[in-house]
Amino acid sequence: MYALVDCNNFFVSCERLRYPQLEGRPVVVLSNNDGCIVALSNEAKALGLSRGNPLFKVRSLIERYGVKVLSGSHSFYRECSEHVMGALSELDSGLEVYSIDEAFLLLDSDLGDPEGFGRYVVEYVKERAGIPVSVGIAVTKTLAKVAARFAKRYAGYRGACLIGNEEQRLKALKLTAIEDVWGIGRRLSRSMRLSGINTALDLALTPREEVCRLLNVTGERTWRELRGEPCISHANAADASKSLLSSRSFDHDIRNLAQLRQAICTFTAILGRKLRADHGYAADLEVFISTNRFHTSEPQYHKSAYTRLHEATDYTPLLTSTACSLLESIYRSGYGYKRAGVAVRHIVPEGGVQPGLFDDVRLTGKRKRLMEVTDALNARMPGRDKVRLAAMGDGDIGLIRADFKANPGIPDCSDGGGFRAPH
DNA sequence: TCTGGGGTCCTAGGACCC
DNA sequence: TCTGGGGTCCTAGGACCC
Repeated sequence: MYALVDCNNFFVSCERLRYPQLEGRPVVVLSNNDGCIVALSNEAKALGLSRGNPLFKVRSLIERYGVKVLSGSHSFYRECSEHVMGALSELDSGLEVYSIDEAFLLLDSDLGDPEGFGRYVVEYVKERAGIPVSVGIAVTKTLAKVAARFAKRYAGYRGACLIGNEEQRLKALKLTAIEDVWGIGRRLSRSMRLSGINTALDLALTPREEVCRLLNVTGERTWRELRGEPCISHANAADASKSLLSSRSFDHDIRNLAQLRQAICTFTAILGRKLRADHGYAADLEVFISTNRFHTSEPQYHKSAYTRLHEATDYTPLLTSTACSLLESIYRSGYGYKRAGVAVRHIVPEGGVQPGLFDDVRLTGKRKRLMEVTDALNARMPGRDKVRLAAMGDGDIGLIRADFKANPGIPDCSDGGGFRAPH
């Protein structure tokens, strides 16, 4: 039996933890460049706002209703998440952290009162981490997700909903629209609705052959999970991530290679630091660049390049020079670039790196020490990297702007909104 | 004027090997 | 003239998730 523990409106709940005066008010949290809404309070949802809304399109609504608008503080949310997950891990119920705001617990099959346990978890997490959560419980993860939606929607569940028998399963699936099923996105739900599959129950009752025709193997897994057959296994909490990505949209189009190179070097430095923090080594590196897809009248270009490194490494200068060569191989002049990024596709664990026959051991040690010192200095000094490669420039090309910004006027909630334009 | 970022998994086509 | 078949790896791209 699985329990899904899902934090309610997570980023907003974090903000309310440090700014209690936001309680009960419509609040939205914005994406990196203050471009889109990425999290909302229930009050903001009730006004018709939703996740993904570009800010400039909903500005008048926000001003009219005095919605509080906040830039995201992801390091703070990360900390809050660690408190939640830390509390959950003490429950000793096979914790699997699924995302920053969700985790699965694996419950004993002889647990007497799963729903009661769920309600206990709701109170316990609120008490320990200050974050409100909802809990969905069922025999498969996909059904637990369905249950959690009900727990979140209807106060009558008091935070926890159990799908514990056939009758409850059928009823819950009937009340769940096909696009609300975990694993069925916009595209698949559209094609399923065209085939007359409108609810989760319709999908569960569709014959297997038909499901295989409409969906791929992951879709078939979803179908089996909805019927009560567990197929999505419980990941080990220690499983390392398989890839890392660092990318940003720029606040203006970049039209020359030199600036793009600075951005790529900055992203690569972020990746290097993440790798070292995770004790991982990059085996492959990818760089991508792309024009603004919303500017349809302008010429479009997006391209990525990929290479296997000679040796798996976490050494920023080596990663950076490789990333720059990749960038030069795909860069075309005459385009306005809006977004770029660097990714690592294969991460080798520490100890899994095969030293080359001719490696200079002393050099390897020096590099390691250099990176340790750099990371320690940058961790100690606030703001952007104080110690960095010259290739990163001053980094001021519309990147990571959230770092410079004060959060717009939180303490005063009587200002009729506190909306602050990002310009 | 202004449209996020970081992940996973799957598939298809081509290159290459025996 | 006629030109195998199966496996693996690489790469790009698409779908999904939060």
